[in-house]
Amino acid sequence: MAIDKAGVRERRRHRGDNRVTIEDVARQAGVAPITVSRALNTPERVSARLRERIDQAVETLGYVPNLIAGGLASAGTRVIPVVVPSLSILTFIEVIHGIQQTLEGAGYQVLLGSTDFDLDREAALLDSVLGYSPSGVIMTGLRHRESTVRRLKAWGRPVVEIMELGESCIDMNVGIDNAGVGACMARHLLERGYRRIAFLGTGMGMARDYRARERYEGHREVLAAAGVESELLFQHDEPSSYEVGRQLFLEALEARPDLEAMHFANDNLATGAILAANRRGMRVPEDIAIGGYLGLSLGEHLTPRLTTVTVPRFEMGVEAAKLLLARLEGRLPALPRVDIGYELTVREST
Amino acid sequence: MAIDKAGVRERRRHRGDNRVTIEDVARQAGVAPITVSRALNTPERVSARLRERIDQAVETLGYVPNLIAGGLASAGTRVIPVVVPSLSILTFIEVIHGIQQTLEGAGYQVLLGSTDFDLDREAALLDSVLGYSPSGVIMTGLRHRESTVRRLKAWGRPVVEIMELGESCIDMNVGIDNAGVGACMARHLLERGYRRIAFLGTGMGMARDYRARERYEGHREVLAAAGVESELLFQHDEPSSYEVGRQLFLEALEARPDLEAMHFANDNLATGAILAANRRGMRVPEDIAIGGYLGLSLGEHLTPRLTTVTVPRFEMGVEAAKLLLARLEGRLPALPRVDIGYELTVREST
DNA sequence: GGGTTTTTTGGTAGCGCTACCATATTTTTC
DNA sequence: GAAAAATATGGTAGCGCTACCAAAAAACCC
Repeated sequence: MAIDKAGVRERRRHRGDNRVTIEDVARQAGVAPITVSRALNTPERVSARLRERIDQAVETLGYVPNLIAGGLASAGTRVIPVVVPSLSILTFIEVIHGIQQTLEGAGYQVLLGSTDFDLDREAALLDSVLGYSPSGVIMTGLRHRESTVRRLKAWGRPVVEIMELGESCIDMNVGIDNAGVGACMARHLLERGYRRIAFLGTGMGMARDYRARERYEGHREVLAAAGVESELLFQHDEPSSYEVGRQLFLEALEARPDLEAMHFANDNLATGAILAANRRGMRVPEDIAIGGYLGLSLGEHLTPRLTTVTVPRFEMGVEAAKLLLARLEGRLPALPRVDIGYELTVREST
Repeated sequence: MAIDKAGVRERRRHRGDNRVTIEDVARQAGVAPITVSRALNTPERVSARLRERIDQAVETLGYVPNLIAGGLASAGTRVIPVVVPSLSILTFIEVIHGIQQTLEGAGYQVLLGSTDFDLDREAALLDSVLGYSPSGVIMTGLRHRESTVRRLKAWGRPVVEIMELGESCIDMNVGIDNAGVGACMARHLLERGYRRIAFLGTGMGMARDYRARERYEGHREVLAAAGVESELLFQHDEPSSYEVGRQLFLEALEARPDLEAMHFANDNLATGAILAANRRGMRVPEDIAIGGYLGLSLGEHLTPRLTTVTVPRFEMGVEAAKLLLARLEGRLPALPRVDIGYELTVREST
């Protein structure tokens, strides 16, 4: 019997990985492995005496739990995949930062995925990350492949959709009202007395950043309601950048020298425009007014300082993570939909 | 016998998670589970006929492999933790982007961790992420707790240390020569004829971004060798930002009105300075020359355009990921140390 | 055609942990 | 102080997959 056991012991472990296991700790502490497991996961269910002895053994042996094994046994790995369209857009980074900080504090790890604005890639990526038995998932946007929605709904674990707001989310939703943002800036420009107002953006085809398009729709409706020319749209396909902002600015100026104001889809573009105006010696807002969206800190340092609609991006991430944690800890959040809001920041560029 | 088996079948699965397993696929295809495993992982070891039948079954059932189970069995989960000091510093984001893009293409997922420049947090975080049996790890910098180094060396899987360069890395190393960067800009400023040159940075205490300090050391040595006042250092403790750049600029101007050039620890600070100079109506470089480090695209759009030392950050990430993949695929990289290089980008601000 | 090599498939036994249930111990109750 | 309830610990059986070895089938060889 003993010999047999020793034989088994010898050929355990397919491979060299000689990590300290829960069994080693159990032996050291003179208890059963399951007791160690409990001491670690639900300490209140173990007597103080044993708990101490076990903690001691953990310390001595330098035991680090194998979360993979734990995950397999209990189906849940304290990993939260965060799926965003792009990692080269600062906005998403700031949101991820908020998520990461909040989750890491609670002992969860963020698994990063980017879809490049492609819903098929999103579906494939989701399949892949669900293979990690994550505890929950954070997705960008409310538009997904039908299969993606179906799979996540059937999955039965917390899902948060971020960035935009809508009535029919998969599970929970934290975001902002994009049309509202667009309308807000448009209204501001009208109030300032501007009438010939263009909207300038990037990637606004349905395939890519449709949230920018929603802002444009909001903008357009306000102008149309005011009886002002509302179809003035300049659009590039590349991702937003200072350079594209500069180009849009120059193109719009060329095409419509009579323009009074430019409403940019985001601060990156608007910044490129202001810097281009600076270089040409044009006066903002006297020659041309410029408004943005995001509230990047850079806006304050430009001359003139940029008028923008500020959204709390980091906080959006924090809020999404908090919702997820609440659900994971069994607390049913009263409001599974959080409007993170926005604020018109009026400065000198309009 | 059959009854016994059925009995077992009935109470399998502790919990409701009724995912399709490899066994379901095997049954559907009329083969053994291990054959399905092979068809998926090493297709060339399975006959074309079976492979097709299995692919068919996978398709039909919508099977998605449980990577956790696979990871437990084979000790390796196609996860690569990337540990960086901060997610609010654009540089790291760009590196992560390069890493993520490269790894995702090869079927690996990035697990994100940030240490807030704290080596103890780094050690704890490492313990935690090693619990996921990752296939490899990417760490920032060459300075770690001794225990961290020991653990990673004993671990035996690929480790890449990024951002800086040194003789004694844990396993592989991709980075740049920080002292060289600092020296490069200092030399440029001297060549331009400037003599009263200050270095301005943030978080340069040993505890935080010691890489900035290395750049300063490089700068200082060049000035000292040229017999020029070399101890001119202005320093803040908060993280770099446009705002801090502005403040450092104004402070330095106040403290030393005779300054001819400012060498900033990075482009964020330098940008804040140029924008501050713009606002005050100061001429750059006539009144004061300004140099940076990084090569952010914003630098091109400022007036004057920013002279800087450009480092290929995205490419650094790509290179780190490639090294890791090479090792994971069994190819021993000839050069486990890659100097990613830098380039002096001379524009009008100096 | 029998033997040898090579290729293809399958059986078994874990990977390290935790859910579930059973047993032992302590505390409470009347 | 015995019975009942509550608490503390342990045993067993997987979670779903793959490493390892064995067996079967196919290809090759003289």
